[in-house]
Amino acid sequence: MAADTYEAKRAGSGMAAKGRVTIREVAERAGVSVATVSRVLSGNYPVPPATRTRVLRAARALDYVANAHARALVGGGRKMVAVVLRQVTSPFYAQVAEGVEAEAAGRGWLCLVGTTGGDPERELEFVQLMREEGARLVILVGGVVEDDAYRERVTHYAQALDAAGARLVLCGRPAPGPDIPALVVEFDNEAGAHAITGHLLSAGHRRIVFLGGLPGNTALDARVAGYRAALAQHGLPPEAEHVVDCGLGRAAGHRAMAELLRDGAGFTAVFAGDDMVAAGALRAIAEAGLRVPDDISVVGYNDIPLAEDFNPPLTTVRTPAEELGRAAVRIALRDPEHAAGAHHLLGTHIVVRDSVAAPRGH
Amino acid sequence: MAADTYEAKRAGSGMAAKGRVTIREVAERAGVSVATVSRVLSGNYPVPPATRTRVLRAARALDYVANAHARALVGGGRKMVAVVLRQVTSPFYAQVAEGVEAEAAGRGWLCLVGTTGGDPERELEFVQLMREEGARLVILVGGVVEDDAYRERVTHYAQALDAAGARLVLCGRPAPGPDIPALVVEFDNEAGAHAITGHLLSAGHRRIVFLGGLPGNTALDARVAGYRAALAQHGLPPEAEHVVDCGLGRAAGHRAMAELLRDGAGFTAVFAGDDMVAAGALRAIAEAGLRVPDDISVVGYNDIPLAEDFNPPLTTVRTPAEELGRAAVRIALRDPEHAAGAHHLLGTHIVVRDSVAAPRGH
DNA sequence: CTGAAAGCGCTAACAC
DNA sequence: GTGTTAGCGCTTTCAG
Repeated sequence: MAADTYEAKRAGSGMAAKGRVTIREVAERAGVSVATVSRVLSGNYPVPPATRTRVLRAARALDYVANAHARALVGGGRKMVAVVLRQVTSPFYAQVAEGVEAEAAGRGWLCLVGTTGGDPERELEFVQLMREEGARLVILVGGVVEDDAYRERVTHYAQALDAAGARLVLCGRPAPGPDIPALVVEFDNEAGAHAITGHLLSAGHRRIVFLGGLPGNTALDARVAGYRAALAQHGLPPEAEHVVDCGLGRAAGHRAMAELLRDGAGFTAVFAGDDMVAAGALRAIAEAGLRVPDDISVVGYNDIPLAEDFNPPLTTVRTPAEELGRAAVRIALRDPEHAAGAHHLLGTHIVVRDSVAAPRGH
Repeated sequence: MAADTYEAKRAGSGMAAKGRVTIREVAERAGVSVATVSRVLSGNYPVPPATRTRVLRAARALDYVANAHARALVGGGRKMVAVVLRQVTSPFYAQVAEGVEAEAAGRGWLCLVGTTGGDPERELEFVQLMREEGARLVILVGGVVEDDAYRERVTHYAQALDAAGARLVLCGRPAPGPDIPALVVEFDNEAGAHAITGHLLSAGHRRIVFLGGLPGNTALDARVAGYRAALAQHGLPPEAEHVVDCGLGRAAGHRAMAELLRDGAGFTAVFAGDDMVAAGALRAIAEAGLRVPDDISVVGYNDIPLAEDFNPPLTTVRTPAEELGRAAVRIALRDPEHAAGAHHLLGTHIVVRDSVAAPRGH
């Protein structure tokens, strides 16, 4: 027994290394060399059943698990994908994460979820961390304000990851420039917004406010663009446009809607930037003693799982979030060489429920 | 240059190892030894400003990031905590994960989220994985059916993790036995259920059905026990109890409620096992043309973020999920030695909204 | 068929 | 101050 070695290690690194079983101990117990143990456990080399059994028995008896770090060091590291989101408690992001996780797990990859709270600094730290850990695939999710800082930062991620043989996927955010080794997968926000605005227009609404703009944010800007395009296409004058830049989140939606109601702006419908904003708006409308859709129609965006349980059930745009996550890893892994620089657009569709009616006196 | 080495490596392991910068290259560029580079980067050893700067400059120029695996191997691995949940798309679990993540990130720990879909097999695989990766803290979240298989499995986790100097935290699930090196942190489900049942009782309800039992599941059993205790305490006969074992989830709640309504059981209130079940029940009640709380009162459990947006806003039991996650890591890390075997109970409280009224003709 | 030995990239004694 | 060196636990030639 190399007891002294273990004692020394134990003393040296605190309790962290206390008795983790190594391949050497398994080898000793099985009466073979470490090379043989490695071979049977890796299973990629023919080993006679007899020795094989002895080794397996020893490993089981000692409850041995290989040290992933040592393995990674020598080359055969575990394949790992990292998803970076603003927060997991947002239903939309959670679904994306679930999609990534499911697709990754299905391929035997490990999935790491990191959250940034929307802070670019934390995003950078996390990506750096993933480089250290040797993630083979990094997926950045969610719209961003696209400025020079963003472009520079992401260009750096892309090149660094690429140099290390890893891939970068941008979900719902733009490539920082041409010829950047990053894959982008996103929804056609403009088309979705155009469609749902059209739905409101068809119901007879002419005074529609867009609640939840976030100037500079690519996802919201696209939604606003779709809203504007639909209005214009219906022949409405530019004055008909009314976008409230209150940003996202239930609280923001609630506050902005309450203000709007207080000011008595003359509108008959609201297009919320996403379903959480819609939740806040719905609440504010109820608190003002008004009713949806009788007094005001409301539509959202994303079709989060509980949108059906709002009061009333929300008409919204379905963005298959889980599929977005799955697609991100599937595409990135399918054809790595070709994937770099590619741009995939996922379709969306309207889900009609009970939050839209014809405007009063129509 | 050791170009041949890199060529060989590149050829050997595909593109994965393509050109990752090592500490040696930084050392060469800075004209110092690897030890010096290590020293300045670790920052735990005095190094003259002049060399320090040279090294830092070289590292930056090469965009060097240390290999976390090599670091972990030699002892100073990154501290990592793993949370294992059924799914991230459940608002409750997502909040717990967020709490763990926040508390971990705040201490400079890396947080890994794994999902099992409720499959013990996948849970085991994931824990094994975490052992391989050297996680120092593993947090298992969510109620389980507590059978021999469970006890054996978790006892194994606890002992294996403990032997490797890691800790196991059980959130909302019981310790598999006495003297097991695991910390348990959970809500007082029985008290919460007792309280909310009492709320219904106080409103005048006498025929209350518990929707969402899951026999054997520790969390639900405790809730059922609280419900029964409250009923008994109010002097109601055992026949007043009515628990429907439909399990959790919106779909289950919807289906079970629809059936109940169809069978015309005489009840005036329903206590849903959790808020998702309540969502389904609310929907079924609405589809049956009945109204909450006028015709039937409904209460839930957990107070998920959108419970306020249900129709009507749901009266429920608030279980501070994020705090549960934070507490799990805080307690586990605060006093590691003492934490093993400890049992922490977190309090809950009722949140009154609009889904409860006095029963008809009361 | 199996063992010995050479590292993977890094840190931490231990020299000088 | 800084370089040299010995491993960490594992996989993988290369011999036998």
